[in-house]
Amino acid sequence: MNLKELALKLNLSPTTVSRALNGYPEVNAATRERILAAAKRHNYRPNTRAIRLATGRAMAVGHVFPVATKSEIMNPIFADFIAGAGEVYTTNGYDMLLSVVSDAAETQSYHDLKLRGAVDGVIIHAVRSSDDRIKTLLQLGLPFVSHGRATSVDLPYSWVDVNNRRAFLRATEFLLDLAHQRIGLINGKEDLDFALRRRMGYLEALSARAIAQDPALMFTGELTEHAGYLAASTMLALPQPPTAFVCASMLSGMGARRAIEARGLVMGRDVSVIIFDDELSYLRNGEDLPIFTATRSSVRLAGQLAAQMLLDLIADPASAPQNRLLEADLILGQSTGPAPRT
Amino acid sequence: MNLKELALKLNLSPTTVSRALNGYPEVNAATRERILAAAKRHNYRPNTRAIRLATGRAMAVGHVFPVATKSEIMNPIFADFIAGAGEVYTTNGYDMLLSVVSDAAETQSYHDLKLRGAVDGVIIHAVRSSDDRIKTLLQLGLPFVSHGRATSVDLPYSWVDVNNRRAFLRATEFLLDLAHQRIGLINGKEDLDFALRRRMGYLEALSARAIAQDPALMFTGELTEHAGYLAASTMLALPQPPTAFVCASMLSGMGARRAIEARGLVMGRDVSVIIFDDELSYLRNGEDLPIFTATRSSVRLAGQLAAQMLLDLIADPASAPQNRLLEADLILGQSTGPAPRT
DNA sequence: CCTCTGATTTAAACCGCTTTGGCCGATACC
DNA sequence: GGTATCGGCCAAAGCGGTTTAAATCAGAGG
Repeated sequence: MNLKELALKLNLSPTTVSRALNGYPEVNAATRERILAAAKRHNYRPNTRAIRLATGRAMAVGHVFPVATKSEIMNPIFADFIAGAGEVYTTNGYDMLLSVVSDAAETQSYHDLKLRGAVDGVIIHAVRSSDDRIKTLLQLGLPFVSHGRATSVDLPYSWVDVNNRRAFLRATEFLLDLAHQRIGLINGKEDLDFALRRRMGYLEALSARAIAQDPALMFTGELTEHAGYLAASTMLALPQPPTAFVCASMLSGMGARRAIEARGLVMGRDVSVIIFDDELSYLRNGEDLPIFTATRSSVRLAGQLAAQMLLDLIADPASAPQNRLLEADLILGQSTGPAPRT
Repeated sequence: MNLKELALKLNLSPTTVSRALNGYPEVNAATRERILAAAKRHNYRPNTRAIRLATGRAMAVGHVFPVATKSEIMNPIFADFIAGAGEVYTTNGYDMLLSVVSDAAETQSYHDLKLRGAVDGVIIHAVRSSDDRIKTLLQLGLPFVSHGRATSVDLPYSWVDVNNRRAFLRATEFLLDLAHQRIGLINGKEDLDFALRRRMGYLEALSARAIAQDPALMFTGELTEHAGYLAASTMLALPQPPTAFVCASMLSGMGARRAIEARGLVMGRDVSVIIFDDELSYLRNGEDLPIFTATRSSVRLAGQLAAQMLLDLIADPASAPQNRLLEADLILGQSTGPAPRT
């Protein structure tokens, strides 16, 4: 059942039927009723492909996920971010297009999406401190929102980000207030911007208390349980081991906990741990009471905000870039306590 | 730059240019060369929207992810499955459309995708034992591949699945061979088909050795660390605690491990653990040596296979349903050992 | 030299919708 | 009564490709 057939059945022109369905005013109320009823009765849905060609809009948003050819690690926050963004798209009648491309082909893939007219805008993920995607997209004139900022990119663009620096600043300060002096940092890969900012926050807190930074207490790598375990184990084996850890993810924190317990120590008593909690649906930080003390910010919410921001941008491409900096809550769990007395 | 403009520049008709670019034979070789060169030079990409309307094919595949309104849990295997499937789509020039819908609206969303002509086929996830989506899709005539089978649905359809029953059968047998007598099952939600089959395998192994099943040793719930921890803790607190666990996921296994260690026991010595390892990229079972003894099957591979199967099905909708049953490897890690002597 | 054939190329229809511009009849206004 | 206005509806022209049917051209054959 297409528009023409429906119009024929109603003894009306396709024009009028189209107008009625799209809510244009120049249709008689009675006629509109009749059309709406018929459309429902015949279960009519306008053909998406035709709408897109006719309107010139794709009614779709792209998410390009680079898959690092070497690491092959899919971003674990992916699913929840997508869930958040997807809700917004669905509500607004947009489709979500996912491209999985090798990171070498990523720039090319934006060109393609734009030239093919497959999407009206994109969201970029896993932003690096110096990310050339931003320049590429600006030049391309393809509306986009970045999940995360790029520190070394000084161009106007829209982003949604968490205040990673302040989150780790506060986390570290909190530990310092508990009299911890040696605090280990278990961070993500620091070419990624969020990780860089977290380290800045950590260092800022230390230097505010005139505590020298110790490279042996700073780890950067994948945000996996295994990496967290290794990093924490190594640090705990130091002559002067840390009495606390700041971990960049739930998984790192779980690894740290395992390392702590493997040494016969008790988390929260002998060694404190604070994690960054993205509130991933399948990795909850406890059900009722939080297990880990954590800086918490919902990645799903970030997805919703980014999606909405992008749709606004698409609706009015000339509008000024929007920004949204989310603050992470510091929530108290059972993984932190005063530094043990020596 | 569109087809007409390109044709104008070449002093050719759009028809010829279109033919040349699409590899039709009735174009002079020299002309074709000229066209291809010009297309490359002008960076021409045919407009996806127009192609779709003209050919009647969407050149897109849909993945509908139901988000349970209550649990809100995104499937953790999501990201890796998508990564696998996405590679195949990209290679074949297909787009991947993701719909995130509340599970109540899921059936409706398939209707929509079909009626709107937005996709040529779909892949369904998180299959329930009695899943009405299969019937719906068959009636709709929308090609689909199911990731997982539906036990109580007796209709012909295409699927990719792991031999969950045999995986758990083998895992349980392995533990029985190590003289474990009381083996706890930490399973996923058993309305999901894969979980049901895993329990069948577990029970089959027990009954083959004439070991009575004990409801107190069977847990079913979310595949989270927390749930795994609770389940294992509860079982370990029994008067006759299990000496081994079979866990349905890496996360459950990690929870079990925590429960074991919380009681001052050692995994692999006092209590054995086998997990099902989906080889999720961000949840590796160890880097070099596996931590957990595991039944292993790559969810990413499943994604690739399912995607390829769907594309085949779309290319020839009349073809018979295809099936692919993957066997999980049983790999030896450090989490299992002989049952402790009492 | 004319016709036929096969190789190339083209004109035009079409995919299903939106949208511009126009038409028609009725009401308002002078 | 004549005309400007307006509500309501329609014809037709796109949107940018693909595809069918037909035209053109060159060489072969008679």
